[in-house]
Amino acid sequence: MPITIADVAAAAKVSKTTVSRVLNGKGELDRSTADRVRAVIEELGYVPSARAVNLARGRTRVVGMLVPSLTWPWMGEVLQGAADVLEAENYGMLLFTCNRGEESMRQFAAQVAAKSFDGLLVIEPEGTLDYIATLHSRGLPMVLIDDRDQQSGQIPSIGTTNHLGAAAAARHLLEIGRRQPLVVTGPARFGCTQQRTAGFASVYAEAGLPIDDERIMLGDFKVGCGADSVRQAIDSGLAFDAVFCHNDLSAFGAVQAIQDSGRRVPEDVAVVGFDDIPMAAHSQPPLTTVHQPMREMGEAAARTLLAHFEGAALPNRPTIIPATFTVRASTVS
Amino acid sequence: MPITIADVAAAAKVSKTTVSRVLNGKGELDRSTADRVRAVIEELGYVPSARAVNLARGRTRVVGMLVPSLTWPWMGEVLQGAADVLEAENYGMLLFTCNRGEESMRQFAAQVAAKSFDGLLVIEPEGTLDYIATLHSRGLPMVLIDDRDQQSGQIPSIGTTNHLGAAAAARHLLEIGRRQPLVVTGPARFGCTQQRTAGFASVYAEAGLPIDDERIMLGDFKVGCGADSVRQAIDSGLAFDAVFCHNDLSAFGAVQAIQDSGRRVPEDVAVVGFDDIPMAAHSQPPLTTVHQPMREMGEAAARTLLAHFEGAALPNRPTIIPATFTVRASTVS
DNA sequence: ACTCCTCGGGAGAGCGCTTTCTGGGCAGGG
DNA sequence: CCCTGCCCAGAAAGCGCTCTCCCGAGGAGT
Repeated sequence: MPITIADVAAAAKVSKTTVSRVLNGKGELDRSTADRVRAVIEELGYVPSARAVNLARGRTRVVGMLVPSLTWPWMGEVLQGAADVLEAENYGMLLFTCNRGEESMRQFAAQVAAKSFDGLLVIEPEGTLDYIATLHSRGLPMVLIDDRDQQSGQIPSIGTTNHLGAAAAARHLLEIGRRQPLVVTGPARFGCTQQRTAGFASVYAEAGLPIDDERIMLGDFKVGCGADSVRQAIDSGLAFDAVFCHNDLSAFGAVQAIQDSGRRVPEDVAVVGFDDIPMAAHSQPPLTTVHQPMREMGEAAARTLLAHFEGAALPNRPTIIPATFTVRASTVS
Repeated sequence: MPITIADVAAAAKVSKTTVSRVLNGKGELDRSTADRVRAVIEELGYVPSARAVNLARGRTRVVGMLVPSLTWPWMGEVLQGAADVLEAENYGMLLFTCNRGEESMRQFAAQVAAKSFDGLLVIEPEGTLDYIATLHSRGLPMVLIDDRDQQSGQIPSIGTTNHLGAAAAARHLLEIGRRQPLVVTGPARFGCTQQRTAGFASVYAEAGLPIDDERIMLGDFKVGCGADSVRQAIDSGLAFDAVFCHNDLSAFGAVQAIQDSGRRVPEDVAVVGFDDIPMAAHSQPPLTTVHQPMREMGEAAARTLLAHFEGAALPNRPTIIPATFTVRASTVS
């Protein structure tokens, strides 16, 4: 049988109360008593049962993390960022994915209701914003890691600069003399798609080179759409000397289709991605891309939530961590 | 205030015992009583507190997952595999990484001692095997996801076929007429490195083409080592028509260095990787590689652990899920 | 000498469940 | 008619902590 606080109390000839006080550093304790208790704890190798502490305190020192998928290229970075902060503060991370759709969300909801965790970090699975908002309004502390630049209303969130990031990409392409860019977007319903499209287009427009609608191809963030868009442009005889993709995966697809067509990257066509997933630096050629600070966003989200547990108010304006621009060989040789 | 079992009991005019029985389907209950209680539960939206249930039952319905890092390319797959199984069985996953070295492990140890979870899935962080073995011998149910083909003694584990996988790669290269392969290994201390080297070498040896030691270059599983090894071979005038890398990342590096030297992949040099990380299918050229079933390993590990909770014995022989071989354009055009 | 504090520490009531033990009806058997 | 058993269901004792009271002793103040 595992030893309990009562065993320690008995061995140290004090009450459970005193042991608890030593454990939590509360109340006035005689130096020698405290030392004696500590010695016994050490000797017995006593560790308070998390289960009992959770019940008694009404908190779990665990935060939930809800993500749509664990296999997205940048997900590991976000998780690592959040995990680092949580672990450093001695919090646990309970992971939930939504791989099984409705059923997943139902089970997640049950965990929420059962108060399995004190707060939530969430990368919103598509279509669950209403539900998430409901949880928030019911008082579940949460921070949204907003990868899609959605309007999340009053939910505290961490975002990045999609508009500025895309603008930086446009400026870079203009600087290297590319005047006929193609744009491969993400899904139209995402805020980030709109922001990136707008940011990119505005710079070209300001330069007196507005981008035709036919140069903006609707994508889906997958590899295939990048390749398809490029092929389609070629087939329709559209001339282009650059491709700006709304994420790195589609940029990889674009590079592939460009090279398949006998064109060179970057000499004939420069390619810029978005995200800066770990592979971007190692693709062939290495990909120039807008770096989204996923890890920092994970860290910031975790820190914000923990600060709230300490009494800080949750910010009602999104926290924005700027995206940066990374130049690699897919645009300059 | 959240509603408790007592509220339900009062509203249904029964005892807490009866409510508990309805909740857990234990004991003989009168149909009408049970229905009445269920109706009240529904009406009040009552969900038992996980914290209280955990304490009372002495179990948490949570399994810990310890991993060295969340940013490794194949980690997402393992996690997703494990998460899918756990969630389907209504278990939670508490995630631990070891990003902060000693300190991380200390905190992890505290969680173990505090019995924060019922069992553990672990991808062994290097150098912690002894500690993990200690936990196992102390009775913590666990399953090791053995990515390095280590000898884990009596710890139940899930592994794959490193020797056979590498042999398949060798056979493929022989079939396409490559007689002068280079091998870029993983760290020498890993079991998988030894297995992969042996499996690959044995096939070439059987074919009457034993591989010189100078053709086997020590790598470290990073992109750089693949490039370095290739450059080194070129500099030293070593002729080669194929490169077998012990993981995909180093294969990417190798491809890069080969192309930089003006050689073509696969025409001049065929490249084979190991792992089949998600990017392998999308690299330029797509990478022929040994597919490690990481997701299936994650699933199997979770299933094995859960089966043990249901009373099944943990297997004392490693469960092996075979690696498969995937041919792509880096070896055949 | 008496009251008032302060300080150290104990008793015990929760926290919200599960589970064992107990017991009241009621039908069937002797 | 009484005893056995079987169904149901309640009382209450945990599970292992935290935390609010409360108390006794010793020192300061008057």
